[in-house]
Amino acid sequence: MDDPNLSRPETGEETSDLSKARLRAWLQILRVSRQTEGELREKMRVEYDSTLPRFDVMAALYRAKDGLRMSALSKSLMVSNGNVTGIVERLVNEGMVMRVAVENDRRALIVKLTDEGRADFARRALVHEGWVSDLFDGMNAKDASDLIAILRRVQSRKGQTHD
Amino acid sequence: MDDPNLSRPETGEETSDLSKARLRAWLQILRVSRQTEGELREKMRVEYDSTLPRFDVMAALYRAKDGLRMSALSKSLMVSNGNVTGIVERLVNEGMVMRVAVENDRRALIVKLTDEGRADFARRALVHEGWVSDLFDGMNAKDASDLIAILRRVQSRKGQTHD
DNA sequence: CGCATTTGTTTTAAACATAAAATATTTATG
DNA sequence: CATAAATATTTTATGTTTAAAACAAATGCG
Repeated sequence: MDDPNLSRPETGEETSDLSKARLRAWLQILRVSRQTEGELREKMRVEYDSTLPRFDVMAALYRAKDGLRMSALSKSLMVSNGNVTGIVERLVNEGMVMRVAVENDRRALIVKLTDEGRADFARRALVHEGWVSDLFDGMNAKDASDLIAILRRVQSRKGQTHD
Repeated sequence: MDDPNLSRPETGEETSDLSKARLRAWLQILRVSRQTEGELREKMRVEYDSTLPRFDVMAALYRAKDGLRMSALSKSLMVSNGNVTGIVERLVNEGMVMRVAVENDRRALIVKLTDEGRADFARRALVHEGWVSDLFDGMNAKDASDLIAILRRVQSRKGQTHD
């Protein structure tokens, strides 16, 4: 079922070529990710006086036409529960998002886009796609699908019960 | 001075297949990046009662044996200047890092690892590489070099003088 | 020299982010 | 039914992050 040496150096001192290659790959992902996020954040700030986290929340709510519970929202964004509270709070103040009580469960809340929020996001999403495409203009169609395939293989490992 | 149609779809409505593929690639990068960072953060917290940003600072200082100026450090990490101030402050309190005055320039500071910080980081870096390798165990050597090559092409576009 | 500009860093204000505790509500169980 | 356990969310404490302002020191220039 499991081999304790599977991807661990024997001595605990040295590390394999493969593990070094994976580390380099990870650092490169991190570099591109930070760089890209930084440029997108700047554009979001300048063009819309808004932020990436708010855009991400709106994107998730745009896909879920009937809205999402707070917990479903934070799970979908892979951020903590408490985090989403503040971001939604700001979006509510901006009139982009509204909170709706859930029938039969007074603990829960459904969060959804307002009509204005939906219209705004639809416009912004197109522009955002253009920004990403511009930032990634060294990437052709094959690169994109190769990269997605590789990252899917990395990702598939996860969400398993560890141990 | 500026052309509003520069790299924008003609109609402002539709977007190309390539731009959609690039967007998907970016979202996948973001997903893997967040997931991996989250798992590494958790391990860093549990195993070392520390954080990724502190690890990153120590990594940069480990490579630069004679230390770095604050500005060089923040540039190398691609984070803002003010950010590094607080992280270094905590590392100084933990005894991992020390600040040294710069000859002939009383504005600047050199930050470097203490002996303890250097020894600590050397140990942690090996463990960290093992964590990354385990998280990326769906990635073989070819995947790693392919991915790095693709991301380098994306990255090469940047750092140009914008405008 | 005197002073404007630039450079290196920190401080500040606001937002984001997590983990853990607190709160409120629902569900399960004796 | 009473209450223990589980669930959904917010609050709190701490830390990270940025942009912009403030500060200090060095440099350039008349």
